[in-house]
Amino acid sequence: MAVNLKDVAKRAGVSVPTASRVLSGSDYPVLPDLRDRVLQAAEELDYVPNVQAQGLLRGNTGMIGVLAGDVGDPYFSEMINGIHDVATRRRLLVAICQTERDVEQELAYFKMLQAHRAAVVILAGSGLADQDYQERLSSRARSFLTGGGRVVSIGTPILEVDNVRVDNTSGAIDLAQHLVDLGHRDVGVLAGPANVGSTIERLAGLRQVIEGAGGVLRVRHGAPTRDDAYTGAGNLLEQHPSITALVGSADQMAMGAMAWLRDQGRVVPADLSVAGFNDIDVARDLTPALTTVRLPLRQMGEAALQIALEEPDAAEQAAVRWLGTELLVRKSTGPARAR
Amino acid sequence: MAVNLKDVAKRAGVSVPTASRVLSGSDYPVLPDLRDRVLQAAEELDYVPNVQAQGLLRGNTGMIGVLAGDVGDPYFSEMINGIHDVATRRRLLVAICQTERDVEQELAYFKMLQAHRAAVVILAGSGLADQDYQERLSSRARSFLTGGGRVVSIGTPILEVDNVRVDNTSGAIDLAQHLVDLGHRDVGVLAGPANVGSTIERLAGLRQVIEGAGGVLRVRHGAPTRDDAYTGAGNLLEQHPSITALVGSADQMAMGAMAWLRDQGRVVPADLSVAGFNDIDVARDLTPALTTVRLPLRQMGEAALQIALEEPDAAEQAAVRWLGTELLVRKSTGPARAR
DNA sequence: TACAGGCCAGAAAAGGCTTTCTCAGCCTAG
DNA sequence: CTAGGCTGAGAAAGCCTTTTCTGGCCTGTA
Repeated sequence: MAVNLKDVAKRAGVSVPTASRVLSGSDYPVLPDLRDRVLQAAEELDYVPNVQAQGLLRGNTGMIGVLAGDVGDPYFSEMINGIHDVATRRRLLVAICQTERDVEQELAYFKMLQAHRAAVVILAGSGLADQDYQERLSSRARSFLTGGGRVVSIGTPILEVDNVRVDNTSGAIDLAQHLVDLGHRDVGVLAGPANVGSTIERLAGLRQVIEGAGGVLRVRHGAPTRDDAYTGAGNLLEQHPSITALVGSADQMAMGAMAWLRDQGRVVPADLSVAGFNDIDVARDLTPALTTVRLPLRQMGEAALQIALEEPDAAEQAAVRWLGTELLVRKSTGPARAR
Repeated sequence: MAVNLKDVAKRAGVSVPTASRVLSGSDYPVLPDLRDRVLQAAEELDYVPNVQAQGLLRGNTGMIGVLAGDVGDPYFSEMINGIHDVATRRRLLVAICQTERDVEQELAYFKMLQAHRAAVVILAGSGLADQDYQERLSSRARSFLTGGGRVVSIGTPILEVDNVRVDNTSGAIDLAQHLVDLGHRDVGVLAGPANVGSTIERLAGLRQVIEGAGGVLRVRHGAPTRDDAYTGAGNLLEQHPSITALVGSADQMAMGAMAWLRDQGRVVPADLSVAGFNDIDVARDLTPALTTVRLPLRQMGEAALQIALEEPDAAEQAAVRWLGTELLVRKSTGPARAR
């Protein structure tokens, strides 16, 4: 059906190895005459090499695999954009797998990428703070590394795996300090699932400062989505009308909160302050523009792939690259209203 | 390095074919005794099958390839989400390629997917209205189809290729009629590149109605990004202060326009109306909420993959699935201010 | 008892490519 | 003029699986 190397060789009147040497960019010498004939034959027949066959020999196909929780979540999609930017520059194929933040799915997809003999797997996944999960993931990663692959995790550090990290806690501290400075002492948090690493770190940072200032933190866990936070904001404020500031553990949750407040006729930040995390693209275009802790999501993706493509550290030390956060004070936070 | 079938067979004390029959889900009979031993050996050794080798025999690896212009553009990313939803349900691997709206890159990536023996290629790409481009793409598609692959294009119809379409023109007509009804006769358009099919169709629809009502359409082509439209809105309004409504040929461009207007202290929709196309997720959360022509982007992605996974039409007729648009009137459009 | 026919394990082939390995032919140097 | 050394083409082996193909053993029947 498809044209193969044998067809090309036959048409060019040479042997298969000769054709291979010309077309695969080998440095084995081939006389210009034959070389031209091969090139021409390949062109005429529209020869497309079979990466499977090549991969069978090379051990991998150069494919990059990415494990992401939810492709629709800006947190992941902006990291994926970063990965793509690097990949596109190098003409690499990127396979994105959506784990739906499910442990079994994440492991199954990881195994699938391994079955496809991906060269690199980037774990942009959920990063659960769960012993059993960590162990299983770690053991799968080890198996993949043994097969000659490269693994980089973003966010959650995993044993023996290169890692791109961001200091969520210190970002949260900065944000909390900003709120405290504005007089907020009763802060509601619309948080993602309680077992996700980044959420835990952010809550810890917030709690430290708010409670340190004699305030209270009221946390409501839910799905990390705009719509869930919309509902959640209502619940939280009904239960605790004294809240003066709402923080989303991700920007889209802050957006949900703002939407709910708007629908209730409450004015941000005059009535309530709102802030988020991540600084997704649209945060600046909201009204009021969202105060948020910026994470360099794109760069995190870029860095992950770059690390993966570098020579592995000879010392067998897992590399860790820290990236910083930055508090962006915009228009959605203001002085706490007097109670 | 990696564990292969031979290792499993040896450990289980059986031949390679027997191990294969157990592990690959063949219906060839294997005695329960041996079957168990194979299963156990595979488990113990953490055997991960080699999809390359399988693909070499089967002809493809079941991978789905997607050609998208820009992964960061919500237009593409929401379609990709739809594709992922279907793919995740069926446990398929999805490789996303970013063509950067470049013809050569698109073709190169298409060829690469072909080299990887993808089972399906979805062209969510640029859809240029260019004779030469169409022919080259068509010929590559034909080559891929010959090799037993499936191709579906979204938006641009391509000869002999299944297609998911949306009636951009009628959507544009609806929007234009809405603007005309509000009294707008001088409409500025922040449009994407002039050679992109969807842009052409949208402009045609707008022009038909606006000019039909005795109005004028002032088009400014540029990059289909928020930032370019921000600049573009300034240019357009400086040159034509008489404009009473701005339309972005995609929502993010309308967002750019709104941002510029806000920065200039102009009020939407009192001073100027703004509208967009696509209805990306955040359109509803802008202030004012964006009037837009909704495209079922997710569904388009879903439909594309579903078509690709169905049995090909025996009649060799390229299937075409039309999806509808819907005008969503929100808060960003209002009566034209008197001049 | 003998033979046809199932059942199922294993040997062999195939799939497309790359990489030794072999060796023919030619050039150069002694 | 011959031996040794290059150059480079092609034969063969190998990568990992799956799918015939072969054939031994056993059952059932004549």
